[in-house]
Amino acid sequence: MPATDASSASNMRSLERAIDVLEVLDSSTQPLRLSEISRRAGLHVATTKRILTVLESRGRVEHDEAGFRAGLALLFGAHAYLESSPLVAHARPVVQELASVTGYTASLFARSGLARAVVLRVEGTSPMRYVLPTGERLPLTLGAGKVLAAYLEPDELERLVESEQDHPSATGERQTRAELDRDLAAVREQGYYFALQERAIGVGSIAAPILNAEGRCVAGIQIAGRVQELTELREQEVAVEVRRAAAVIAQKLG
Amino acid sequence: MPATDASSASNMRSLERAIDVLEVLDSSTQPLRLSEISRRAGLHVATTKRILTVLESRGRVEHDEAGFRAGLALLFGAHAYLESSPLVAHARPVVQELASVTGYTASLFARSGLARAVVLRVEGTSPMRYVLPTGERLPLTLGAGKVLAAYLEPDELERLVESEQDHPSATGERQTRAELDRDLAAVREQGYYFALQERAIGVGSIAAPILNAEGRCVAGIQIAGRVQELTELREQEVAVEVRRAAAVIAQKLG
DNA sequence: TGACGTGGTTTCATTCTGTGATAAAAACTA
DNA sequence: TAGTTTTTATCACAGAATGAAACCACGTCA
Repeated sequence: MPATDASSASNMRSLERAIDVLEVLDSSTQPLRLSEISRRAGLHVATTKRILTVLESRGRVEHDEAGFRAGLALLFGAHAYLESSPLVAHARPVVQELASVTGYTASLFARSGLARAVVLRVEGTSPMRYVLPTGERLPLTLGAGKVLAAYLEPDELERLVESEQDHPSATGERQTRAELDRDLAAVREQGYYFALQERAIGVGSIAAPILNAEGRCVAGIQIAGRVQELTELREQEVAVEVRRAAAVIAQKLG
Repeated sequence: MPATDASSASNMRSLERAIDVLEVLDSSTQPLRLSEISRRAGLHVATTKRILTVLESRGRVEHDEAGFRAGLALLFGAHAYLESSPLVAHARPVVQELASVTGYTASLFARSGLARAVVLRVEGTSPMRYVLPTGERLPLTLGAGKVLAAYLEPDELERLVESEQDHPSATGERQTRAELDRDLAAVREQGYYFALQERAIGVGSIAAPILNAEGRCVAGIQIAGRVQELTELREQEVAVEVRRAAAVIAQKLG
């Protein structure tokens, strides 16, 4: 993860920078040293330290010999989001239904910046022990992420491909820009995307975008299963269900 | 929730204030209007708005006609915490074990400021549909929270009782300071606490503190079940298991 | 042993950010 | 319509946030 763009001419520099620091910690599962954080965030060490000290005193960062990590207090925010988001409230029964109808693990996900996060997940009948847990930062350029990428503004898409130039798929293949564009176009035409082993090995998924009244993509819904259980044979059949679920949520959102 | 203490003479005022705003949103499941947030956080409206604008542009706050809510990007932090915390890593198998041995729902929780959050939870054999979900902000003065309160510094305890003066228990009873002190002393003497319907109606719990090498309380572990399934008869028996689990985690933490 | 590199902490003068009073513009009420 | 509340916009000033520099604590290597 390269340094976040320090260009932002915000009117609250220190807060922007604190969020830069948080984003660095958010996307690391290992403790990071002060110097490493300042490097990744593109900030002066002194600045980084001041920010970390405040965040730590508020429980949003933890700290030991090994370095700095995300803090316990961050759980509160996630809980509040899941409890208060209308998207989540409307989608929950639909995701549930999709899982039980198809038997696959069903998930709702949404975009945040140039990444996405799984927001809701319901296990299917054959539980997958490959975990795709709530809150993980996932790319937009692989697998189900593409249904979100397909509705980015052109300039956002450009920023995305620049920043993600080196995200090989799970099988090690590297997709060209042309391939990506083709997939995104397919999403817009067919209203769904069928991915095999793009983001995780042995796993396939069928995903559909959720569009609001203005045609903006506000989230995506997907089912996922082991590749051997998710053959092309059922593609059509399952895709219909996924798209139907997406439509129901979209309609509920008004 | 009263206005957070604005006294803090930090060296990063704007960041402190941004966190004040986040805490207001963290502890509300409903959307809040700008003016309401500024009131609760004890900040000027203009200041509050500037902060919210930045947070929203970074996905940490969402916004519609109904007001401001926690944002999707907050999920990333929670995920990072759960993945990177050594406490969580060490405790996970122990919590699992405790749930399967006792048959009750087992949880790990930790303190953040003057509240606590559930960090980990494993359902028992008779799944409880009263949810005590990860990340909810729970009081220290009721139920299992007391095992954390029992090890607060004296001045912290004072601040706690001041701020929580009006937290009646689930059954509507209001505990006196003397009762609280008695319970906290009991925790320190017996090494566990048996709570019946303090925080939630129909529910009881047995909790134990997890103390590190220096005798500081770093977390708590508990089992919870319906009152009719958690009689005094089994208290001793189950308490032994809970304490054992706490000891194992403490030892792993070194 | 001493020179060097790396990572962390502290200090302090300068500057530009963050602040909040004020006011205007919306959004509601009645 | 006028009255009330909430939100947005403006701007001059204070002081908060900044980053250079110096300092400390480690290692490692010659």
